[in-house]
Amino acid sequence: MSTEEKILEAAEAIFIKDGYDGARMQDIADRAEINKAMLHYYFRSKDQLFERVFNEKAKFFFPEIAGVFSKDNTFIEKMEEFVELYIHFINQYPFIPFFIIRTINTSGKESFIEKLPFKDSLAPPIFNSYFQDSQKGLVAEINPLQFVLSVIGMCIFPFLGRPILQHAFDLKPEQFTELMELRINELKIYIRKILTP
Amino acid sequence: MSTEEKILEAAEAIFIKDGYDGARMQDIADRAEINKAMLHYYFRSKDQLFERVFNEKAKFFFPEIAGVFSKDNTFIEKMEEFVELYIHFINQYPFIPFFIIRTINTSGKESFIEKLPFKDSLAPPIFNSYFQDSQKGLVAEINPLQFVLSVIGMCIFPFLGRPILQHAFDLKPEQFTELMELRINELKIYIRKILTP
DNA sequence: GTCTATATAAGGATAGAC
DNA sequence: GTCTATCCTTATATAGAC
Repeated sequence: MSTEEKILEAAEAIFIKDGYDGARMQDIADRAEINKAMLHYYFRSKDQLFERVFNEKAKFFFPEIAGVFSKDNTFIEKMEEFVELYIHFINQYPFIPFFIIRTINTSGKESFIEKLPFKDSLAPPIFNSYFQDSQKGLVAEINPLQFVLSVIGMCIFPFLGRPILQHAFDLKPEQFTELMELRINELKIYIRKILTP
Repeated sequence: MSTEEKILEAAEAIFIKDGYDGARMQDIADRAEINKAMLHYYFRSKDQLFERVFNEKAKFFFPEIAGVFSKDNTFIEKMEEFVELYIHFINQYPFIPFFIIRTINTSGKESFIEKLPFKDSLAPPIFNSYFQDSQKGLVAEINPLQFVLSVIGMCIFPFLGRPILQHAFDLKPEQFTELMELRINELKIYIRKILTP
């Protein structure tokens, strides 16, 4: 394995464990079994190192989401598939929502917001899909923006509030993961109830 | 106005604007028109200053939530009231969710988690209320934990993703606030759809 | 490419005069 | 109580030898 790969792998692990802020360049270096200066030699800065790790994930995740909404099925089915895909993804890379939330809410990071594909690639097909089904009477009359915000919120929130949840219900990490796995079907039920005309 | 009050007011404003991490003691001092050393004289540390600001809000907010769930109405009505109260609250103090999320996900802050009233004061009446109505057939069979997580997520998420939202839909701050105001009724509809037997 | 050693910067905290 | 000046710590980043 090349040094660069070793760094990327170590960085991913540390970012998952500690989040962007909590992650220390020293820890990444230790885990990669190289030395701190090498991180900067290869990636120049923490920001750029993270961006590489982030982009590796984003590169295949966003197209996958886009894929869900370009399929030839109903809006309800698409949303159900979205929930499944999204929760699995966050379960694997729980640091991503934290990073996105942190970054978009930091001043001076407007360019990051603009690079996210939501506005240009994701939102249009999602809303189109809703309006098409709406005209055919296949879906209840709701506000699609409010609805999409709700679904994303339902998926993400338990990961953000995880420590409270684990404390309140004495959950081991595996139990939390299992709860999220069960959550997929629960959310599908909610979605159907909301969207069935 | 006493120096202490001036500091608390300035601190609140800065924490709202910049979040806990983004807030600078210097900025708080500038706004309070006193000097940085005074902050430490009065509150010893940034953590303790924040805790005061946070506790001032928590002190009346959590009891208010508890009040909703101790009322003598249906679970559905309680959840509707919760949504209204919660969104209004976050609209007023948008820094609170950020702070809670940040803090509970920081290692070494276990005591903060334990001090939150969710486990002991909030969760029991909420779930009791569900089970009572469930036995009477007043509410659909869902998983109350998953449901509560969903409702909180639906309320909070737009505030966390606000910059993306404002960018994607070209929203001015007043328009965002209005969208959140409209959101209250939209979420009430979702809740009814999910919970109606 | 890889290391050690050090610079740099930010920001919270404190000492000490008044 | 209030100020100025300064310290201390933490982490990122870089210089320069090998």
